[in-house]
Amino acid sequence: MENHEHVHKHEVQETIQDIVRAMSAKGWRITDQRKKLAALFAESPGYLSPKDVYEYMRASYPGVSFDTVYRNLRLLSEMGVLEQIYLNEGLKFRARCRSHHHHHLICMQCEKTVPFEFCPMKHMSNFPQDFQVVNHRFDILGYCSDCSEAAKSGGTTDSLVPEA
Amino acid sequence: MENHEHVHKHEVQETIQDIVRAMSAKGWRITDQRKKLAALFAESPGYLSPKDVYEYMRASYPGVSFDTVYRNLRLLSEMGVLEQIYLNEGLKFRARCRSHHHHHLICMQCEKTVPFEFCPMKHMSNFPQDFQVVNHRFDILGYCSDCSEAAKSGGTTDSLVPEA
DNA sequence: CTGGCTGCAAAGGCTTTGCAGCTCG
DNA sequence: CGAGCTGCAAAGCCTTTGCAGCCAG
Repeated sequence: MENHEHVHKHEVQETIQDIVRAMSAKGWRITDQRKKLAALFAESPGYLSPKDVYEYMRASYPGVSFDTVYRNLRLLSEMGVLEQIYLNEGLKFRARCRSHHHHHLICMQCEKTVPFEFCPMKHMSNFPQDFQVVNHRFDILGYCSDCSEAAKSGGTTDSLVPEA
Repeated sequence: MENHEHVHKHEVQETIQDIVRAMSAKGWRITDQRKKLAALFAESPGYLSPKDVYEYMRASYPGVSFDTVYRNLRLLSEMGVLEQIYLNEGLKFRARCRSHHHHHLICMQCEKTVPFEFCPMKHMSNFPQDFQVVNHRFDILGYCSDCSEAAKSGGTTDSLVPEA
């Protein structure tokens, strides 16, 4: 456990450094605020809304403004450091996984993610010849163990996974 | 070809009727505008933005307002007649496929869709036991034959499909 | 008839932009 | 120091809401 935490902290530090390096490489300034932002995304296990980010930043920088948060989210997204997804009626952000290609289970309640290795693209062939594939998205939505109890009372309007 | 078109028109009529019936079953009034809306989604091969819908409706009903378009899109979505997806920086709508479960190739340019049968959920097992799966999304993005020429000049900022 | 639908107008969120001053490098 | 970052304020979408009149059923 102790060792696991140590490893985790090490990875977080790595990720922070990666993000900071990426910004630096683009010639952007490394302000304290941006370091804090890098730390937030390195630590966060799931998706964050602009509001989440704003709240978090405000804890350290009471005068922070929403527009700066948006500006930096945008910049980091355009850099490819963050990835966006539309979830629970809003745009959310998380650090793009840089290790290798994979997909996620996403908790619809707390928006935490769990990676898994299966990629459907490896199992598909026979695309229409005239369709030029560029990208794909595959997410599995549901409730994590922490949230599945609470979820039994109220669900969403989205359709369930059909069996056939 | 002639026969194919005939079949297509027949299907469109079916879909319109389905949508109208669904509205009627919920006790909603079948106004001319809503019939037109049903026809639009029955005919449309891809995703439509609220603006697209507004433009189309305005052709027949010059006085139509954006709020009515939104109201009806919302109602039809809540009914499950339409499905929403976040695409090209905006929320889009299309008639939910009622036939059977499948996924789509989506053209990032014109937002047309092509269905295919492969569903990754049938090939997956070994979910973390404590994650309660509710839903999934799997879309393949790219360019259809009509758009792939134009796309060679300018792409998007999204990542390509990694090979590993 | 009458409850629901519509257009109008206005408000509400979320996000972006212009600007002046401050700060990193 | 100078370009870039920040906060402030304001504007710009996109979407929703309140209201009075109209229309389908």
